[in-house]
Amino acid sequence: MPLSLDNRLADRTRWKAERCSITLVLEVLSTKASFMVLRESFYGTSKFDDFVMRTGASAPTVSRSLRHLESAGVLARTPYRDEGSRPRDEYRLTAAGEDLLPVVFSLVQWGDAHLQGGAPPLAFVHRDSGEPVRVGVSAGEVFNLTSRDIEVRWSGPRLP
Amino acid sequence: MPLSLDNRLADRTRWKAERCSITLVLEVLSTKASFMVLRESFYGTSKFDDFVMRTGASAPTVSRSLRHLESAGVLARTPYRDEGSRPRDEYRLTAAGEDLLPVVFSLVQWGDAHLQGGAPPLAFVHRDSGEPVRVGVSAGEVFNLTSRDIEVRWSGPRLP
DNA sequence: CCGTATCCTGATAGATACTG
DNA sequence: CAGTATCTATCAGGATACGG
Repeated sequence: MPLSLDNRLADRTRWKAERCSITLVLEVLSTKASFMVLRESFYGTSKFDDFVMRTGASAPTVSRSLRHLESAGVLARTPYRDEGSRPRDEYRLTAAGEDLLPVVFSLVQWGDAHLQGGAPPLAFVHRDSGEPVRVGVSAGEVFNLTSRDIEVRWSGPRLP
Repeated sequence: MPLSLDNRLADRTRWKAERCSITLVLEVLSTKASFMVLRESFYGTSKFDDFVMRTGASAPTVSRSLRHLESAGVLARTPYRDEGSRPRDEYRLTAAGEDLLPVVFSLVQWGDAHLQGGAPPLAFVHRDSGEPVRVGVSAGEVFNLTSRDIEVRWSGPRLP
């Protein structure tokens, strides 16, 4: 069932190609690698090699994605230093990046529902109540959870 | 702020590359054209040439995307016939496709908030109450809307 | 270990031309 | 008008090699 869209809009050809937010967002996020890196950022990954290992992408691809997301203001690169090691960079979500949680979560949710055979490997629950957490559409002020309120649990049969 | 992820998971390298839903979903949706076509489906577009005009993509690209989304179970192709014309095909969201509303909407919402200069061109409101509609994350049984409950309004200064 | 430059291959989009 | 096949250009991704 489609959204109820003003007929005048539907008739105006190509307006969306230039103005629609999706077009703009896809300039930032359309590559698979960028989505993977973003997903890992939400899972807490912040170091270069961890991104490489956990996304399964090559190092150059990760490097490009990190720079691209950084220049888009989704990730921020900050120097850090472990005891006794030389300084490194770490990559953390910015506030704007945090706001992408519904995007990542809704992708996961849809895949869990329609692509995974059987139980999804990860479960997202509210940290305080333990209730399952969902992403969805609603009117009014009902959405107050951020990624820090959410805990991810392994719900599969075993770790691979 | 990252999600709270079980350490055992974070240590298991590459498990997500094969199992994570995002990887699977991106096989279906990762191309820009697929996102565009999907977006138009939610806006009510169902005819081939309308997809071409409104996405701004070329006909072969639209053709490929339609077939790809169809084979993924997101769109269904059904024959129809206008009065006095030969039969055609139309492309409609399946139930699984409908479930992608949070994905599309959250992308639009993020772009509106972070990429559009000033007011976003489209406003999504609850059809009954007129309240603005948002996509977000919450726990428990929150009132969830489907695309048929939502009305899209042009809120820009003028139609292009 | 951290990260990038280079080069090469494969995926993706557009132009063109064609069929019903 | 409603699509699709073919061909080509472009872009994302991996292999390799290299510097910090």
